[in-house]
Amino acid sequence: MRSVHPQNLRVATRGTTREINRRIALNLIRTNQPISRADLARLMGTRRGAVSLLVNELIQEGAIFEGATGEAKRGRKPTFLYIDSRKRCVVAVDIRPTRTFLMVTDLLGRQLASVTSFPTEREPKRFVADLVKRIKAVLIEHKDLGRCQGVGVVVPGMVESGAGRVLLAPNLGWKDVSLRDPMAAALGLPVQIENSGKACALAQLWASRDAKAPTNFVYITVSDGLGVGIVLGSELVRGQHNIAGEFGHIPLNIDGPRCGCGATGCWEAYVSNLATLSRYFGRDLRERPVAADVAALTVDDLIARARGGDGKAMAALLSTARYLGLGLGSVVNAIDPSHVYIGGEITAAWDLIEATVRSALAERALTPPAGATPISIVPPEQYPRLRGAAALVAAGSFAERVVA
Amino acid sequence: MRSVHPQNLRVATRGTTREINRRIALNLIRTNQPISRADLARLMGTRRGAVSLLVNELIQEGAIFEGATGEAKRGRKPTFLYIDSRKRCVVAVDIRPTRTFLMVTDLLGRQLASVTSFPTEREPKRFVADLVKRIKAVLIEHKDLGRCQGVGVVVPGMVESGAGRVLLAPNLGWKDVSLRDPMAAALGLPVQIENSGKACALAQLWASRDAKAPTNFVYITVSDGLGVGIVLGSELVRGQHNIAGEFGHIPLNIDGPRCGCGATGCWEAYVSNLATLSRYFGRDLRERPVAADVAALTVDDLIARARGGDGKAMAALLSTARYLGLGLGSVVNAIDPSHVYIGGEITAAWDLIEATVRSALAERALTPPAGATPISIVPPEQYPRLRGAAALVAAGSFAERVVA
DNA sequence: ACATATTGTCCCTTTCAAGGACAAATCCAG
DNA sequence: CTGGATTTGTCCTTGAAAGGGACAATATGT
Repeated sequence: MRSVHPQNLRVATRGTTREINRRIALNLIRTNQPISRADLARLMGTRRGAVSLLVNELIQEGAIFEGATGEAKRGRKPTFLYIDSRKRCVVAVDIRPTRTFLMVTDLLGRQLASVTSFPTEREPKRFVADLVKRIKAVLIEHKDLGRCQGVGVVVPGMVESGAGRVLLAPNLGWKDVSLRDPMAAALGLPVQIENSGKACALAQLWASRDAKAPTNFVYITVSDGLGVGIVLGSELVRGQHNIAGEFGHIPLNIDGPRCGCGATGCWEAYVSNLATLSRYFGRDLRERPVAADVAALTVDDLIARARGGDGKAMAALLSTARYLGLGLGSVVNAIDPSHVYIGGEITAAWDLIEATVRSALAERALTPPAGATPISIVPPEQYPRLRGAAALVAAGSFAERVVA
Repeated sequence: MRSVHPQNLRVATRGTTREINRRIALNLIRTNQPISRADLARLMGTRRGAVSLLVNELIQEGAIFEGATGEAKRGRKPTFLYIDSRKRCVVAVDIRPTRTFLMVTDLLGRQLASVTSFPTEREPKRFVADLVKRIKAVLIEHKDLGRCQGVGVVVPGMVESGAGRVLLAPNLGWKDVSLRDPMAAALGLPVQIENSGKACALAQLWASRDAKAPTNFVYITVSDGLGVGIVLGSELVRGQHNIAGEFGHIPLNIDGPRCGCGATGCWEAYVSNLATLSRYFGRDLRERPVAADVAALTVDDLIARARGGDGKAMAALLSTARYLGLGLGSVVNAIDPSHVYIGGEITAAWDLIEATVRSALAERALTPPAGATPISIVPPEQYPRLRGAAALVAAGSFAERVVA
């Protein structure tokens, strides 16, 4: 018999055309809703007839629904189409070293109820039990929001995508922790776990309601750690072991300070919240003991002090800004994205640090245009990490697959 | 009027299915030739009838041709199909700081004539005139190899893909040099210019005759500079300004030595051939004057001396190996490829340096599997850079496009 | 009231894969 | 040497889905 090795090759079958166009239609409705069949046809550059067939199929499945009739300057009024996110919700979880945050969203990641939080239990087994209990409570409390479609969890660390295990989360002190399966079993719901940088990038990709949004970008979260999500061609780069994007641990200086990951001089060790605060206090806060008042100071407090005229606070922020820019240079040189998004506490001080970040970036970028790569801030009020967690669940329903 | 912003969205039309399958068929013929229609159908998991239509279309266009009839254990003998590379050739050019290399290949990048070389003229205008003259001479000399389909040129620097200009090639001393258009005009042939790392990655992608070849990998060329080509999902990552992959200029130590790019402590400054030789001589060879016998020593010579028992040569190589591994750690953490290819003079010493490279990589890789990412050497005898240059021309004819 | 514009549906055509029938070519067993 | 088995390549029919246009329904402006 001949060796038939089918590779990853997906030959186009009779249904392929339809499949492609259904995905395109669904995603256009998602990003442009409310939208009429006729507008959708214009957007797709195809016939209204063809679109009607696709749309009716999607309605049949319950993916979308017909809503109000819209207004038109003249002619028959259009019937608007919407993604059907009624009576369905998602629970988003953001695990961080000290506190864990929880939010209920609709299928599109829009916040449906206020964010709650509780202290993070560091012992994995107890943590899972605690989290499950709280998710159940939230779902009972918000029964009106409809059936829960799934739980999305973001973690400050590396996640094995197959088994949903946390491979390594230095800031949590977790190594090889099984999260997804115990949670899914206890909740009876699908659970998705992902690294925070990747999840935020996914949410950003999803948030793009307009078609001119970047399809090649990098999302950087600066918090207790530093996470990076890379999106190329509207697709999240995962890599062989789902750890692509770990720019947080490429060095600024291999002879630099030790990092939680075990290596030395990692970018993260220069720009994490703890690094910024350590700089302010003039000592390494990872070394115990730390006085209570020192341990209690957050980056938000530091920014407030800087704004209040505290020169040392300002200096600490600008120092972090410089390192942030230098590291950004590496990201820009390596990936050459069309846009960079930055999230995290420090973005609250963006007006104070932007110039420093940009000049440091320009210092290391290889060409002036690369140095001028646009940077956008995602403010903490938008809960980017929780939106990322929600996107993990939602993504499944809309994921575009690449063909050929 | 409604805002119609067509994005990059490619709606599947009636012809899309065919287009996808034609591409798949052509690429399967390329990677599996010689192959019969029936085998192709089995490989594609489709009917022989459908394949026949595709194949006949491809024959009509002259992309492939029917060759000898093959052998079969029983039944009717198959007629083999081949990529039509007869009577067509490609000129591949590898520009390097001291010499420029030239090779004639067929459409599949297979060497058709011996490699020639000549000193690189550093003044761009004179260089182009010289190169064009030599290409013309080669084409006249090898008239028997058929019509030239195009010229592929690899450059140790950044290339602007739209206009085919060299944005910056520190090692050549070129900045904003227009290469493609003057060459194309003078030769009357299509000319493709690309960065060496990207071209080598492309060639590697192409070389994969078997279906199990990696589709997510990184190609690293270590020579006068350090170039990196990233391939994700069988597609070369170019980035917004076609400078993605410039890992050569991410820092090992921002307080390190100045690099040709203007920044400090770049990986390239630690592992380029010049860096290795500088280490051997204990002085920075970029600083003039350099004695003739010192300037004449190549990395190949250095390797020979190391093998001959020269401890200083060995130490210089191992030092480079260590830095190579440390930088590889950054690449692996950032991209998480399933495979790494390394090309360049230093690969001739791979048996001497592999252990050092691997241990340095493991030191910085975030997880043991990432640290154990398989590494393959592409030996200089295969002329990876020239194969890359040839691939630039060939790629146009076979390029798979991503749909949806 | 009538021309014009817009939306959504319906029907016919065209493209191409799915599926099967079939002739040609070849080997093997008797 | 002949008939059965097997494989290849071609041909024809069927079915899915886009292309294209006609048309009724609906709304606006003169």
